[in-house]
Amino acid sequence: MSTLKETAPHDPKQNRILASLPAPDYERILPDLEFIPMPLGWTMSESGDHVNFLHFPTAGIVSLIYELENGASSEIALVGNEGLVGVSIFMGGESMPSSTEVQSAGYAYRLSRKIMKREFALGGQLQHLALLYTQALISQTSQTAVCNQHHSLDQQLCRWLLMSLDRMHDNKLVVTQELISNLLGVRRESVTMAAGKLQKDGLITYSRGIIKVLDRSKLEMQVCECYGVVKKEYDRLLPTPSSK
Amino acid sequence: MSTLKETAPHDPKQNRILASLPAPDYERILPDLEFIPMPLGWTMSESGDHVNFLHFPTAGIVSLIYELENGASSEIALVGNEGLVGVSIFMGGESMPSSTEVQSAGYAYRLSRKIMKREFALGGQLQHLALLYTQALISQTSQTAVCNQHHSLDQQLCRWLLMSLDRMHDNKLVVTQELISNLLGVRRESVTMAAGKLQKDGLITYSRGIIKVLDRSKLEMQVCECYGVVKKEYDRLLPTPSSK
DNA sequence: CGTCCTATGTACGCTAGCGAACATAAATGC
DNA sequence: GCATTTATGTTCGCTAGCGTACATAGGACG
Repeated sequence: MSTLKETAPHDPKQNRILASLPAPDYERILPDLEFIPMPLGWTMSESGDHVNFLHFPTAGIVSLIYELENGASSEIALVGNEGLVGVSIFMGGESMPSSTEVQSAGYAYRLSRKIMKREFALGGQLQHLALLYTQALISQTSQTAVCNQHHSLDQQLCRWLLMSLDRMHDNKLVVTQELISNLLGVRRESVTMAAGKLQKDGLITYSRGIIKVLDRSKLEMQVCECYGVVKKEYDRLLPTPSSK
Repeated sequence: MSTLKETAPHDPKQNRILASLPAPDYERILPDLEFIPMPLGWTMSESGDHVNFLHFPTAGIVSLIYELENGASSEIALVGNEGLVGVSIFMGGESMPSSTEVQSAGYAYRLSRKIMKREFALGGQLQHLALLYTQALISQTSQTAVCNQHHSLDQQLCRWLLMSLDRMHDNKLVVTQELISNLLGVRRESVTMAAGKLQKDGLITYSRGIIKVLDRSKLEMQVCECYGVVKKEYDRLLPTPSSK
C-alpha cells in the first residue's frame, strides 16, 4: 500500500531453509509457496489435528506445546525463520500430539501436504534440509526436557528469553508473564518473581506484556548451558546461520 | 552350539521394523545385517560421537540419555525391539548430543552407515518406517519433557517401569535404584522412597538390582497419562504392534 | 568365616516452586 | 471520567524433592 517500495519485501528466502535450497529445488516449489500472515495467538494446529500445510516462517515465532489433561502445559520447542512447522507431513505421521501456537506475530510461506510429499519423495535438497532441521528440533526438545528437570526457573527464563530473542529482529518481546508461565510450565507468580529479579538487575524491562531486553550479555552470563548447547547444535546442523 | 535347534533362533524379524519390511526391501539389506549382542551397561555411543551403525534391537532395552555439565542426567527415551538406535545416520546429522546406553542386555542387528544411507536414498519402505519411528521417538521425548515437569516421581517411576516392562519378555527388570535415579534425573534416595511405597503396596518386589513386577494393573492405575499417550502414539505410528 | 563392597533404607534440615488469596496499577470501554 | 478488565506484584503456609550423613544388610570373595 505504501508508495515506496518496501525495504524488505516479503520473500521466501527470508526463511533460512528455503534460502538454502539450490535454484532447481527452489524454483520447483516456488509456484506452490503461499504467503500467509501468522497473527499473534493463532493456533496453527491442535494436538492430533491432521496437518495440511508445512509452514516456513519468515518472521515471528511459533511454539510447539504439549498439554496435559489437567490443563498444565509446557513448550517443547520454539521455531522461527530458521525452521519449519509441520514435520509430521514428511515424517509420515500426518499429525502430532503437540499443538502449535504463534507466540510472536509474523509471516510464513506454506506448502500443501501433497506438494511437500511429492517434493520430499524426490530425495533432493529439501528432503535433506527438512530432515536435518528435524534432528535439530529433536535436540531442542531433548535439551528442554533435561533443563525442565534440573535447572532453576531463573535460568530457564533466561534461556527462553535468549531463544526468543534469537528469532526476533529487535530486542522487544510481546508476551505476558501469564503466557510465559504456560510455556515454561510454572505458575504465573513464579515468573513474576523471576522476571522481577531480572528487571531489578537491569537486564530487562517489563511492562504489561512488553519485555525489552536491555543487556543481552548479562542474560548470557546467567543462562544455563542448555541455551548454548542447543544453539551450537543448530549451528552445526543447519545451513548458513550467518554467524548470528 | 546346542545340539538342539534353538526354539527362538536369532532372527532379524524379532525387530518390529525389520519384520514389517516387504520382502524385496528386507532381502536387499539382509546380507548386510550384522548380529551383535548388547551387553548390560554398554555405552553404544557418547554425546557427539560420529555414529557408524544403525542398530535394530531384537531384545533388550536401550536408553537415550542427556547429560549436563554438572554430571546430572536424564533419560529422554527408551528403545526396544519396536525401534532403532542411531537416527542421526539417516537424519543427516551423523551425531547427536545424547548418549546411548544398554539398560537391559539383549541383541541387535546393525547396518553400517553407508548401507543405511544407500537404502534410505531409495525412498522405500525402510525410509518410511525409519521416519515414522523417528516421529514416534519425538513424541516420547516430548512427553517425557512434560512429565518431568508436571508429574510426581511416584508417577514417573510407574511410567518408567511400565515402559521398560513393555520392552521385556518377562516381569523382571535388572536395574538398581541408583541407575533409575540417573535415568529419571532425581536422587537415589527419592527412588528408594518411591519404590518402597510400591513394594509396600505389593505392586513390585525389589532386591539388590532385581525388580519384579507383581501387579501390572495396579501400576497402570497409578501411572500418569504420559504412559498411555506415548503408547497410543506408538501404536498409531508403528506397524503391527500386534495389540501388545 | 570374616571382610569388603554394593544396594538399600532412614533421618534431618533446607529450598524452590506450588496453591490460594488478595492488592495494585495500567489499559480499555462506555 | 468512571467502571471494568487485564497484567503485575505480594503474602502465607505447604510439600516434593534436594543435599548430606549415616545405618543396615545381602553377596562376593578372600
